[in-house]
Amino acid sequence: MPARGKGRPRSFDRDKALQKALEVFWTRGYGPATVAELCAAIGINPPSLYAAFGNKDALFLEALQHYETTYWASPWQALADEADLRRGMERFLFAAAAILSSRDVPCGCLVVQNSGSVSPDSDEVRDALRLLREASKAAFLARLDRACAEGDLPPDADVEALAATFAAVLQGMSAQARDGAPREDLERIARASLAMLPVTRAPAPPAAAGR
Amino acid sequence: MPARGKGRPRSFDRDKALQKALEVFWTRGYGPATVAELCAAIGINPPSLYAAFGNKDALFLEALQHYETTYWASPWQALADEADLRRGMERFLFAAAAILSSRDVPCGCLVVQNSGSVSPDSDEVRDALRLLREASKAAFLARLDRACAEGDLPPDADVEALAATFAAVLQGMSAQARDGAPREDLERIARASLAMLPVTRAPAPPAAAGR
DNA sequence: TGGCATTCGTAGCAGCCGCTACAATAATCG
DNA sequence: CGATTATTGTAGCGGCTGCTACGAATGCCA
Repeated sequence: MPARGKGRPRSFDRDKALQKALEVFWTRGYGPATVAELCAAIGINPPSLYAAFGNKDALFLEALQHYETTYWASPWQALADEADLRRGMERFLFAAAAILSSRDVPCGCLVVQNSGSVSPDSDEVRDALRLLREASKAAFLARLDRACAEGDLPPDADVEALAATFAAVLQGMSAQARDGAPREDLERIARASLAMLPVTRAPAPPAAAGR
Repeated sequence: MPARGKGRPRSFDRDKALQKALEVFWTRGYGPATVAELCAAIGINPPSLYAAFGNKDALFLEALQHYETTYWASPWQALADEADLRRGMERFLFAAAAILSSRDVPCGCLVVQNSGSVSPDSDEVRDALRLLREASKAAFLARLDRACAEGDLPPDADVEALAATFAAVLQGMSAQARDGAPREDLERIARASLAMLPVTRAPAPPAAAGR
């Protein structure tokens, strides 16, 4: 695989092109985005796009992976690394609120928002999106399971239900961000949802419960 | 407006046609659904469809209204009528779980699922969907406000945040239903989310606060 | 019975879709 | 220098999109 091949060199930066394509898919949606729009945004012609990325589906899948690693890998990692469950969840959800409502970038989540925009017969793209959505639930579940084992949650907590619910909250935050909700609103959703976490029976700080 | 006009009578039932169109939009999504598909499902030709409904947008908007009144009007009304907040919320969310995961009907919510499938330049359809989504949040807010006044919630509860969060949970339930989550999973989400509601401070069983 | 009003099926419009054939261009190789 | 190899822009393919012109069919009303 020669880094510098023999033929005529490519006249555009493939990574920047991928970034541009991501922006188009993000703002317009997978379905509504057209190859012509993608080409215009990148500044190339259709044959160059197809030579570099294959076809529209493959380009979207590559943009999708770029999206995940660029925007979400770090928050998920931080959730896994944080020792305290509640602090970790709060930080993750606040980071999500920032991403979903950023003004530097289209609002809402590429993965959540395109669940409806992709025609039910293009299996590959649909499956890729579904798998990413299920991965979110699995990541929450893993973290909650650990919290259960470490005493951050009571041992009988329904961690699967909690994981599914936080995944639902995340999806809802994406939808409301797309509808124009500002970052503060998303943060209030994040904070409110944290109240779902059941408290561990206190080891017994001598019963002075009064506020 | 004569119920029995003068010209040749219509050869199909307009209401049944609307129901069929709703099913197509529901399963395929607004964007991916084509006029040809709609015609095939109804059993008519394009000119009949355009004569009866106007165009694709108008047909969708009418199907949307039919959807809301048929499936959601009653649960929302029940939420408003139920005296006890928690019982009302639980019943509403369980009803939602049943609708969203029903096997008689496509999974997921027409309003939530089509947020991404409609091209950003067809303003009318997009606005109609957004307004319905915001109406959900407003309905939750109204019910929570009332609960606050009636003592079902503490007076300092952040009802706006709670309303937005329940709306988010509902949107997430729709997404997960579309991804194949069974009714039981959605019900566990519903139950888990109810834990967000803050408990009212007990009216004062003389200060024996220690649990 | 003969208008008249409305809907019907056939057939096809212009326009956009994803995608590609083709020849010219620009680089590395011997 | 050719020869080779890859990318470029032009131009356009077949197919599907939402939508409609048209004349035949079918009902009410006078």
